[in-house]
Amino acid sequence: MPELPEVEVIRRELIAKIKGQKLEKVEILDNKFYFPGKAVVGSEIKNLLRKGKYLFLELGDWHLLLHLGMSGQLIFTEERRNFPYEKVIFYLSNGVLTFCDQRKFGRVELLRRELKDKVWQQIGLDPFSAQFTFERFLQVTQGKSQRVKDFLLNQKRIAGIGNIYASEILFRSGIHPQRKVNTLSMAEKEKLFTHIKPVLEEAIRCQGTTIRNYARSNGETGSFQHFLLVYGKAGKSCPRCGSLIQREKIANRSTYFCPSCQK
DNA sequence: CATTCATCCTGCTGGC
DNA sequence: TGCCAGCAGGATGAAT
Repeated sequence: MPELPEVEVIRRELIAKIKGQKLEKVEILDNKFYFPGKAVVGSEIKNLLRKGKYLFLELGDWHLLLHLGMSGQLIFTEERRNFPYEKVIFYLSNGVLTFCDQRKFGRVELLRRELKDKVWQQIGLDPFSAQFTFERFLQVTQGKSQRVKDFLLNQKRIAGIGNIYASEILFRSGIHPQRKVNTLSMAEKEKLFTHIKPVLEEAIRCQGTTIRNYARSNGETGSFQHFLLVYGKAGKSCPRCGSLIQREKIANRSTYFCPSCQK
């Protein structure tokens, strides 16, 4: 569910609340999310970092990896409150951080610094990092025979794009999702590259896209769903040319595109 | 190696 | 109204 923009909104909101706070207690309500919480009780929260869709809560030598999967939420409240599908409760000196996850595809793992560095390195290029240049983009696309939609969803190459923003980025780039990466012209690659960051930035300005489960750290929704051009719009007319938007399963995920604007 | 596909889980919606 | 197939913002590991 949450893609880069949603995770980044949560990170920005949370960092203001929890940086410098002490982790006083951890309560694990579902063993699927078990981690040795005692090891980090008493630690100070040094930072909250993001790469792609992954969050890393820095606690001295330990890092807590947080991934929201399809339905994960991180809600900060001043007092302990009950939410549906809560899995892990973090009690901080100034409040409570509740991790909820209806579908249980999320992850909470405690990693030693070295392991965190290794995991971090295995995550692909983050579009908001300084390394995300056209040159590096060309390198990761080099020789790839997979469909461009699959390429965008693969977190080992570029990290953070999920099913909604993949469709939105490809529409804005005028590229058909079935196109193989190695058939894209230089001009098309440039177009694709130049649309990735602006779409994600626009979504962040809207505090993310709420279709179903996504909630900000205060429980409120995002608003980018009102500005989607193709995602979820099968049968509606293309905002650019008026043709009907099509839905097709690509890589087992619903993909939306305009058959006449995207070649 | 690269690529495709089922699978993990729970709940909701739409068609019959 | 009831049932059931299909769908949902992700990622992985097995099979090919």
